Amino acid sequence: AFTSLRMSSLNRHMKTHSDEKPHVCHLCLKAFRTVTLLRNHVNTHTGTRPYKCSDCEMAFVTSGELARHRRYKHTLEKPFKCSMCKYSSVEASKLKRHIRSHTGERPYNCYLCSYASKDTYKLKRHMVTHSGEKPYECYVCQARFTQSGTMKIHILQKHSENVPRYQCPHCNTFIARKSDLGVHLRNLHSYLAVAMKCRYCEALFHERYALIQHKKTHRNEKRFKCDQCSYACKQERHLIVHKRTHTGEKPFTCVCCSKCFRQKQLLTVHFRKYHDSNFKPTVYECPKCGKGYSRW
DNA sequence: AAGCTTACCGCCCTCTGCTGGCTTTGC
DNA sequence: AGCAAAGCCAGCAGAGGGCGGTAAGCTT
Ligand SMILES: [Zn+2]
Ligand SMILES: [Zn+2]
Ligand SMILES: [Zn+2]
Ligand SMILES: [Zn+2]
Ligand SMILES: [Zn+2]
Repeated sequence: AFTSLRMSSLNRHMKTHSDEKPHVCHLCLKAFRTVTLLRNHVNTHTGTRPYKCSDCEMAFVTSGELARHRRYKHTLEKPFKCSMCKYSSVEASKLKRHIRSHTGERPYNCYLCSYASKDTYKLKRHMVTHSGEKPYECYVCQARFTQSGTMKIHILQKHSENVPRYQCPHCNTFIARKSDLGVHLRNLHSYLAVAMKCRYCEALFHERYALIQHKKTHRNEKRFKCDQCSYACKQERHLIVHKRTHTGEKPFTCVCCSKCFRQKQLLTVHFRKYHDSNFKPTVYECPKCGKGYSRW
């Protein structure tokens, strides 16, 4: 009995190695070993799904697909546990993929550049960067995008009302994208090991935001002082021009008459007045009173 | 042989978050 | 006016969930 059981088991096993596939699908000519396999296959053509989920509307061709579905959606049973972290999964292949995020292994190489990915999907997605195609189109403005998620955030930010915005917990400014808030936090609110000094006084800061706020308190002071006379001013450029009165420097020379000027603006005005016959200043006029401004 | 479970390959979707060029804004 | 800074924005990669389907193995 022992040997015959072994033999029948071996026999059965040997059969799996034979490439004999007598059962052929009449719809696509694919061949199968057993009628069960053929029946399952034909059901995929006809859409016959005998295995119905008792907890939702889904139905499947095989019991295995149903069992997997129930684990994903209803029982939440995840038999495959990662030994290095809390992760667990319904399918073995998912755990295998997850392990690569620990090991850093990248088995899938791009044949056009040095990129390599940890799973096939990322490589496939990467390849569109080489083809330049943009498969996703915004249904409102027809702008095109390389990834669906990028289009989604575009539609959210550009074409919807009640756009969510993200408020910085440290300075209360609002930023449209969560990732840009991350940039803001790193740039303005991260701790600096080496303190930064205010350029107008001796105050020190370990955070760029605090430094910037502090600098604003200097704003209405005459921060810039001439070291050769008592002159002081609010703007650095005024000090630079002022210092030329000590050096006698006149760096701006008219290309037409060689007259020299201490300030660039004086030269510009001179040139327009004496050498540019068709000069017309652009003026923005107030529609109510007609008053003109040089800037919008 | 029929009807299961397990293993294995694949396809495709979403959520997430950083990067660097562009554009606006404050000074 | 002109410069620097910072938010805006699309590009693009990391990680994971869920399903489609077949082959192999086991149990009945
Ligand atoms: Zn077929
Ligand atoms: Zn269900
Ligand atoms: Zn893990
Ligand atoms: Zn590549
Ligand atoms: Zn902030």
